[in-house]
Amino acid sequence: MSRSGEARTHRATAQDVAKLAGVSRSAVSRTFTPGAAVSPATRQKVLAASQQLQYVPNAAARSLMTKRTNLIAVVVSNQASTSYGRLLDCFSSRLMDIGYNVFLITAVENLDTDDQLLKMLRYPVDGFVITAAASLEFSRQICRHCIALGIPAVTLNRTIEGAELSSINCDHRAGGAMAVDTLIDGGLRRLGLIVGHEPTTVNTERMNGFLERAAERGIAEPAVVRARQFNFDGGYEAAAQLLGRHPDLEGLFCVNDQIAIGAMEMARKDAKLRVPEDLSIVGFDDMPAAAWPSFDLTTIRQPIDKMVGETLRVLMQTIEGDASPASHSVVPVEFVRRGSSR
Amino acid sequence: MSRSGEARTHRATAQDVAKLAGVSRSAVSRTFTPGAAVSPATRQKVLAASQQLQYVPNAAARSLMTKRTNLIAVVVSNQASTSYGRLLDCFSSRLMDIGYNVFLITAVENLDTDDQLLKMLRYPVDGFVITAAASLEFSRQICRHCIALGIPAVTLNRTIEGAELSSINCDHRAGGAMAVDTLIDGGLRRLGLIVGHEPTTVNTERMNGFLERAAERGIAEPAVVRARQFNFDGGYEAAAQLLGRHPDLEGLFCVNDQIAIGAMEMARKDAKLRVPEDLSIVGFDDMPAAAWPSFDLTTIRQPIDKMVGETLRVLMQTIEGDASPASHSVVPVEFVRRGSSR
DNA sequence: CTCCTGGTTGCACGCGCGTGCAGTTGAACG
DNA sequence: CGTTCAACTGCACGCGCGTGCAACCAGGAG
Repeated sequence: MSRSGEARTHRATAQDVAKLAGVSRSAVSRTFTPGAAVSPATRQKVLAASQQLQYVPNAAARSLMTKRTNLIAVVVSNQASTSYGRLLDCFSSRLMDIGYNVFLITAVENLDTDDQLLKMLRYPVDGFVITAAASLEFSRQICRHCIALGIPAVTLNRTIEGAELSSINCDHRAGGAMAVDTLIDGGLRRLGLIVGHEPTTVNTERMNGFLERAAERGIAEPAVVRARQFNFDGGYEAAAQLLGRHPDLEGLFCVNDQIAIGAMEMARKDAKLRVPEDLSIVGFDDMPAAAWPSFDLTTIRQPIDKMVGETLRVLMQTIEGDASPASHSVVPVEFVRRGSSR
Repeated sequence: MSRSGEARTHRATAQDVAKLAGVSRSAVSRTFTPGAAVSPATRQKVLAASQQLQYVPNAAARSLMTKRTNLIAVVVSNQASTSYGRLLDCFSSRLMDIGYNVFLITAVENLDTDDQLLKMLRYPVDGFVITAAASLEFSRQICRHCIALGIPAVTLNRTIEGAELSSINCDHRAGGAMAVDTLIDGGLRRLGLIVGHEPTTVNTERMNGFLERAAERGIAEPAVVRARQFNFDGGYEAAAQLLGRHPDLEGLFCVNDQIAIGAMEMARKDAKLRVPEDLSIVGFDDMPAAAWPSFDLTTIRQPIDKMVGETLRVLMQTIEGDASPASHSVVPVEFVRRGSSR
């Protein structure tokens, strides 16, 4: 029991352990370096002393020599709208499995200068994962930073034009096409679309996939509304607007499930429409709530696990010094038929 | 444009900047140390050279001298069940505002040995925030680690018995009491309760708050069921069990909103009950979906922002070397009346 | 016994940085 | 002009660690 008021407990160093174990500091270092040459005898002495002193190697100091921090920066959004919890979860558990730690960066609303960004990025990391949850401008700033400093970086569900970074996307276009197909196959012709307001990869690709297939199949001009927010409220508002202008709408595609559920609530509660009898709704992502009985939302499943796996595969490859040019992976999506569409 | 295939870009050091600027390395260091003595002239030279070389101070190296990493470890769960997204969001943005970075630790299912834990914790951090989202055993391990090494740590919505760590909780007991009050005030007598299966602070305190007040007000024995999971599915299953055994149930309190919504869906879709006419339901947390029209869930709001603020206040105080004994804060909760209860 | 070999060990250096201390400079003052 | 002092600068050291290198040791072959 240390007396209160004293300076904080001194964290044991390799030096301390060496002294207690009666060996050199190198021996301690080698004991904690896999593959280094230490005799079983000294190793045991070191381990015993380490345990007694509660010794934990200082990864920050180590990184000075090894040039590797085993830290991966994961960039996500500060708008709790999107369900990035699942995503982070996947990244974190998989990274910890392979010996990495997660340095979390949440997008800040308005980052005035690059200086502020640089202050946040003083910590050396081995690589960046930049997810679509972050705001567009913020993503760009981070990308610039990575490229300028030559730090391996990969973007997920976002392709930054002009930046030679590898990207991983789910097949947004195919998903949009699936959505329009199921609506048209259900005999519907008057279609609508709710999309986010930012020109992000997710928004534009899913929309274009929908519009192009619609055109191919002879649907002239689906009604398009941009939601002010990428969440339930945004969907609710946008649906009100859309249904106000097109009361005869038959089928609706929303670029994500949150928007879709917002739109469904609006359609049912306010517009007094039955889903799917009066209006079919299709979402995108397959978030947990999509399967809840009240919504039973037909949607396009984004295989988070696979996408995270692929992202880390590409990132690790880049970290391992592979100088191959940026790659652009596309992960297939899966159509999930439920009761919200005919 | 660096040629591809070359070794990775060498990250500029203070030495490089010093040479280019024609000053000593100390001058560079002082330029990036607020409050240090540097003349405006040299500062300008240093800043110019830094910009040209894309220099960013290495926080890991700095931490060796300063004994401060400006890193806070935030421990959350790997079960995406609970809505810890919002929580992380708050922590992250607030920490970044005050110059800290987030080191994310997600609870792993079965951590065999402490060695594995130690491997994850080699990175020196200034403090720990241990949230209730993590599994009980994992929390305990982390707490032991913090105490053994004298690292400042604070728990959120979880009080670890026997560990002299400060804790922050919302007022679970008061919330439970509010729930039972609104049910009884609505004229209901046959009450039920769905609680999680783990003996965590959240589960036991919310339950006890409910049961004690129920006893005070003359409700003999509310029916209690433990959900196998702390989420929608858990609530759904538990409600089936509960309503099977007590078809005449009038009021139901669930220890969180996800369980409550699961139970509501079960009651409506399968048991064909009307909410709130046949069954009143009250949740806890006030997650976004609670306000969606389909659920319109009466609940107890947990003020996330305030709790996070208080958590960081206490943690920072601990970090600043305040040797005062562990404190235990309780943040008030707020009753949110909606349509799921009479 | 000598020599050689393979396995260990310790020394010493440096990773990138902060900071105490002595030295230098310039300006203001007498 | 000489003196004083404050502002500034550079030197040198060390933070905790990995690692090349030379020294060392034990053991087997000759």
